[in-house]
Amino acid sequence: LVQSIMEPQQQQLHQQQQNQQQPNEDGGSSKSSFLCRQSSTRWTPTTDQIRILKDLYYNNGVRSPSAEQIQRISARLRQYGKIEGKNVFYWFQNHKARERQKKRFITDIPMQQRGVVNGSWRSEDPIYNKYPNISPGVPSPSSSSPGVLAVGQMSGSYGYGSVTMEKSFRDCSISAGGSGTGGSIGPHNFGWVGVDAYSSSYPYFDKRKSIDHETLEDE
Amino acid sequence: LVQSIMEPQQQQLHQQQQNQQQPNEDGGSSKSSFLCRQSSTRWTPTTDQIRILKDLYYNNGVRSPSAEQIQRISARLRQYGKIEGKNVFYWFQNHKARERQKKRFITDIPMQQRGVVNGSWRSEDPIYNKYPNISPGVPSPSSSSPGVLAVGQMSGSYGYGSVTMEKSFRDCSISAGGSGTGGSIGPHNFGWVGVDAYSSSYPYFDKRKSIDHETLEDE
DNA sequence: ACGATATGAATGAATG
DNA sequence: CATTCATTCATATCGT
Repeated sequence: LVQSIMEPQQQQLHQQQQNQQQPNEDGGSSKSSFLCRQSSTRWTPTTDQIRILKDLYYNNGVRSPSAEQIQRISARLRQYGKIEGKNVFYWFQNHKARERQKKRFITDIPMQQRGVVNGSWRSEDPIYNKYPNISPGVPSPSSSSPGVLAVGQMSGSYGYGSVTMEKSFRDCSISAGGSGTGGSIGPHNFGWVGVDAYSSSYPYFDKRKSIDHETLEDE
Repeated sequence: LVQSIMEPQQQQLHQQQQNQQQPNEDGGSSKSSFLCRQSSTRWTPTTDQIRILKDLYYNNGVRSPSAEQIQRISARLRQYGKIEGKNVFYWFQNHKARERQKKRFITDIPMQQRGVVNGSWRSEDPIYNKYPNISPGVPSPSSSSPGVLAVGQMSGSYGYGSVTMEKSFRDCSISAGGSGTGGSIGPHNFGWVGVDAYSSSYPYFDKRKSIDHETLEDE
């Protein structure tokens, strides 16, 4: 059996984002004469919804919103598409759980020897990660404050604190200038952590992959 | 095009592969993508890695390794090529899922004519609010016969007979209800209320479930 | 080269 | 909160 627990080799930073189509919420009838794939029974968050959710998660430290907050959030998000309270609930649960899980895979080995970098990922600093997203350029009509946060008035404590910012960067630093000869398995990576982040928030870049595989005409 | 609903196929016995030691990480080469395109390459397991993984899966009964096991496994597999914890995690998840999926079809489909390519549901009926209430039918952990040894420690939580859930119907009902330009929570946005399953861990049941029908119907 | 398939990756949903 | 299942997307690979 596996027994020798070698030092946690550096892992490679992977970044992968999938194309997420916007569910046309035009009310069923559509020109999609063909099959209407996806849009099964499960909620498909829109980009805006994800953006807001992540904003709440990272910028506001919302981890486990309460019932009222869920109501507010879902109500607010409903502007951007169909959504229910349970979706919000599950979203936060999953997001938090996955964040921890990812970390657990690479961290956690209680080894005394740690030749790795610095052990940054070992920090549990409750720093609020105000990600440097200064100009989001939200396509929202900039009416009142349809920005992102504040689904209402967060009265009181709603858990600040554990805003682990394991995922602060979204640029892959795998460039690693060198990489000339041989095949270094990898200099230093945090592996799997710091991947997620807020991706689907930039209407500017069309960072989608090249191949355009048509699934359905989403308006 | 008939999408992939299911592919009841076995892995092609084509193990005559060559050692593909993960050419990625070598920098761009290949095509374009100057900017760090995270879509570089997904983990392609080497034959050795696959061998070990399958050995763990079949000979050791490993189905859902825990975090520590994942770390160990990935550490060991790293000898044969680049690998991360999440790769191991996903591998087991996928392997188990697909195996079950396959089995589900062969044991469930009564080999009847299955009018598949029917398509074209004209279901333009936005029947939102079709959330699944807790289904009483819990899968009994019946010890299926994997047919292989299993000396490892199976979490004794697999098995999952043939539940045969014929709930797979999809319609393009992404339409939103009100979605006014405000925060109307009022109207018909009932959803996910009265989920007793979460009574213990889900502290939210705020809305009213006046709609008697639906949840507890049938006597 | 293209299309089908196999499979890695991601995530919504659900359970304990 | 951890774990697991189902479903789907994306892509590598193989067959023709």
